[in-house]
Amino acid sequence: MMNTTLKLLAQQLQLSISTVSRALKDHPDISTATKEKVHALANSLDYEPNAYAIQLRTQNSKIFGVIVPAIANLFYDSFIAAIEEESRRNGYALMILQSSDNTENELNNLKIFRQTRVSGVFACLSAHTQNLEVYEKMSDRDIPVVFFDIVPKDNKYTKVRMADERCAIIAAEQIIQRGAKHVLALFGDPALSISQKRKQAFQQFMEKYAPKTHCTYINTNSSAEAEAAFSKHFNKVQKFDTVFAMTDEILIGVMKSIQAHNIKVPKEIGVISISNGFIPSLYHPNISYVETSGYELGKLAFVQMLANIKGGKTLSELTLEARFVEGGSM
Amino acid sequence: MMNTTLKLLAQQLQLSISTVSRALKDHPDISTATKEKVHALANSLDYEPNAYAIQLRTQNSKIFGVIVPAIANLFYDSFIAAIEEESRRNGYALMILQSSDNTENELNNLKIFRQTRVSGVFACLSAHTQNLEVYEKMSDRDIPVVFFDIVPKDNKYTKVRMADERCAIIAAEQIIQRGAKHVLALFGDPALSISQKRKQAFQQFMEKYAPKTHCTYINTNSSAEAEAAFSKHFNKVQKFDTVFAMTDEILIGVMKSIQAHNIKVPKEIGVISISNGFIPSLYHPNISYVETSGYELGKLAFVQMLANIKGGKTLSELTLEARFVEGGSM
DNA sequence: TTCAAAATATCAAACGTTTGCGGTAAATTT
DNA sequence: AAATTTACCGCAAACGTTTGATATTTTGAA
Repeated sequence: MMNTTLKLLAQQLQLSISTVSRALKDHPDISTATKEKVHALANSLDYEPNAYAIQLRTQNSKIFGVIVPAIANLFYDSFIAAIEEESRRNGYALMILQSSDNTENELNNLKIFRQTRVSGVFACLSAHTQNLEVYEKMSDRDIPVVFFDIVPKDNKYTKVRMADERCAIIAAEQIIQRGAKHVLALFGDPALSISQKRKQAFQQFMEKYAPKTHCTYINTNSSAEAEAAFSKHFNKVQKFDTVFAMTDEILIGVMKSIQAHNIKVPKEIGVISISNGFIPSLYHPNISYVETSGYELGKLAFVQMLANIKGGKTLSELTLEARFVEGGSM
Repeated sequence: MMNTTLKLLAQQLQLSISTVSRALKDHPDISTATKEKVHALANSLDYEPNAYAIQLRTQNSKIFGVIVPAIANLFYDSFIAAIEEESRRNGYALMILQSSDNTENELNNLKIFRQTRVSGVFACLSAHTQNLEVYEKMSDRDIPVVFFDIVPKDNKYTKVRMADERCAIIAAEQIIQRGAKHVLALFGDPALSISQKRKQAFQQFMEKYAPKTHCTYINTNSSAEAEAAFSKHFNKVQKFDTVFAMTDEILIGVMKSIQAHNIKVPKEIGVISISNGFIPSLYHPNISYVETSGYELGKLAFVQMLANIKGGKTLSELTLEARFVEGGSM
């Protein structure tokens, strides 16, 4: 079946294309009578404006691009969900591409976005992306970029991220409050700035406010590693009374080991993590955690994007405050 | 900065637009010498073809639409991930919209897809969508639709889904093999056809092949309900020796209760579920499950889509075989 | 040298909109 | 009754491509 176009409507109504176009968008130049006629026919013929023609003419695609390392991820999928909601409310659609933490994919995705002339892109850097030239290219084309979660260091970019240091400090506070004597603190890939930040903040805080608390710091790259690390260290003479997991991934490993050894939480060991809340809610008792909400971050990022589109440049880094959520594991 | 266009290239090279266009796509009509010149300039000027102009001209958007109830979902996000991979490999981009299980949203999303003239849509019906008229509208516009997971009954549609009955039967087989005497079987929302199918298949199989096994069937709508149901029934005199959870959501509730009561798995109780495998891997021992892979389903759906686009109509229902994955909980 | 055939490059229309500008008829004012 | 305003509407160009038809040049054979 042919798609109905303005031309078709114009012919059938014996009107000009421009009149039909204006009638459809309620232009004051057009009489109410004509407007009604046009609308009626448009409805009965199921007229749907061609987004491509519009974009070609108006240079505005009303599409946002999103790059995430992985869609299938508890944090990113809630980020995406938030962006999607806001986009729809504002008449935008979303194009989502995943980088799989691979710089080459990231480049290709950006290219697609450029070709699609997206109105803006939300980007989470791949773990080891260093060269930000491609992103410059976007700016050259006046496509605003809002970085989220894993963001570049340079201040000329617009970024939103979790308050990583605060997260770690809040966790440390709770640990101190619990009166922990021996804590095992597990962090992620040491190459990632997020791991560095969290670890540094945590360590500094502990050393300053609880110098007598004994802390063991370990970096792990996966659930399995975390599980192994926990098992290994738990079997030592010196038992830990508290464990801190920097991410869900690590928490999962820790909890498997805890279940395997049938350790009682929180009696024998206190557990605290940084998370968006889903994984902690899987256990009994619920794990206490410092909340980092992908959903909230998405909302924040969207605000930044809109500001960027409307008011020109807004160069700044916004961080999302974290809060402690009591579970029952501390 | 201006976007470089064919016109610009043509001017600078003293060639016609058509020559430039053809040179860029390696058309045999153009001499190698010109081709090289054109490519060189295009590269140095960072030429990116305007996707909208192309679509307007060719009537082919190279974009697929995807409708899921929720992006933030263990099953759907892996489905999406699969589709995304395949799309990229085939030169398509993805537009993802969520219905939040709301028919109105679903309608709006479809509308966006129509206006964007997507090349095809992957759709998962909202829980209570009955009226499929909108999908007819897509067909009218020659936009192929591949339904997945929650699919319409009518045979005129192209659908891919899990082999729901088989999943339930495989679980039942394992339960029988374990020599279960008393099993608690928990299913989801009774209004959903997926719950009905699984329950019916499970029940029939058990009655036929293990008539002496005592089964209790319960429908629950959330993790919390499942947790409560399990706790309630477990406290009865007649303890269960095996529990079956139809979904991850239900499994989560069950496991919380199991942890709360400190019940030993698999010694005191056997646990089996239907899942994509992530949640079962969170516990120790890993929960045994019948695998329903969103990822695999995505791959399958994509094949169907491609067939649909290339070879015209392919009306059929494809189901994805399930397999049992041994965890340690049975 | 001549002519057809191949090779190479150009013309121009079309895809479906939007929008500045101009035009006509009716309504209002002098 | 003439002059001015107002209310409607149409013309045509432009957005950046693709592509069938056509024009021009080069090549090779007769």
